[in-house]
Amino acid sequence: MNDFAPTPEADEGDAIGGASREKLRQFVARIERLEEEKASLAADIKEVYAEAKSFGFDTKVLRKVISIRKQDRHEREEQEALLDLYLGVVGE
Amino acid sequence: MNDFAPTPEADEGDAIGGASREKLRQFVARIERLEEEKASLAADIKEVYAEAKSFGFDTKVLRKVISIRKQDRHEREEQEALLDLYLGVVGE
Amino acid sequence: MNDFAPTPEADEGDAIGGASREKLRQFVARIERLEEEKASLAADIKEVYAEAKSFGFDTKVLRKVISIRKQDRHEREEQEALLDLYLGVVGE
Amino acid sequence: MNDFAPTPEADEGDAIGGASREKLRQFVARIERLEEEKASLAADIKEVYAEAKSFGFDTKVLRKVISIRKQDRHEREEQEALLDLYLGVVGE
DNA sequence: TCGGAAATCAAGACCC
DNA sequence: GGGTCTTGATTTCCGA
Repeated sequence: MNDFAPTPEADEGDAIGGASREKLRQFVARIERLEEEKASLAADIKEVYAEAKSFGFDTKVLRKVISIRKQDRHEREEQEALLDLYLGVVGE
Repeated sequence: MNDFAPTPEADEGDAIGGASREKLRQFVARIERLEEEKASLAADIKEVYAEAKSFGFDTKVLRKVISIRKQDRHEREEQEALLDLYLGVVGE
Repeated sequence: MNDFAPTPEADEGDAIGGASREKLRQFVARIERLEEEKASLAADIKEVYAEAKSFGFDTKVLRKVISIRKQDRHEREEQEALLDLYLGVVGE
Repeated sequence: MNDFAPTPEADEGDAIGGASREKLRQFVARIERLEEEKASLAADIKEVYAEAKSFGFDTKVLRKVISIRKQDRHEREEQEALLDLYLGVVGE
């Protein structure tokens, strides 16, 4: 079954059951709440860059720094994952 | 001068002054902190979609719903901006 | 191999085969032709705004009106897309 | 007077005269028509890039090529304008 | 897992 | 110079 309504129940005039409807409402609310916070953080980040710029820092370079550090972190995590893998193979 | 260091000060062996260096560190830390929170929220959102999916909801539809509601909000803001424009043009 | 040339062929002194070269030329020509027309239309639009202004209309308001109507159209399309999604999910 | 309505006429219940209203409608229609064509061309261009990609060309490089040629054209026009200026100064 | 499609985001151009 | 529009790049996400 490929319904949008998840629960199989008798139609009461709605294409989607009351329970599902409520559940859907909750999902939408949760997502929108999180999106809002995310947007707020994005705005904060922008502000920090602006402040840094007002201190004379080159935001382009600054962004590059952030990005490289992120990559480094990512690499380090991969290294660790690899190490874990090795250790696992050797036997704990 | 094309330095990354913002403040014009005598070189003391460093290409960037101690104060600026400290300030830079702080900016990087603040940005990374905020980015981290943002990434965390993005992960949360993804989770919610996954949960909704496990409840039988079609995530594609759900995403579309979220997107349309967002546009509605945006449109409402634009309408108000237009009204302000009208008032500004007619008034005074 | 990291060539710009798409087809793997023996080098005959050129880094890119004659056929590909010709094809590339055609793509560039087509794009530039379309870009030209687009620029021309942009100029036309600018003219219309100028004319409207000369008739006493506030171009800022006018632009906002155009923008809102565009959003309306877009939103309507999204609604239809959502409907199609619904139908696709429920139906079949 | 800073009205949006361009023509000073007695209010007939509308904030903007019938003639102006009609004129506005026409401006909106013209602009939207042109915008539509422009959007259509933009879509065409996108298609061409997609087609080029399907032929194995790197669209990023292709875009760069287009952009550089555009700059070249622009420079050449400036050179010519400069030449005209010179010639004008020397006297025809 | 890969590739393409889409959203996000900042940079640049351009006009007022 | 301020604001808007456009473009370009990056990232993200889903489906195959």
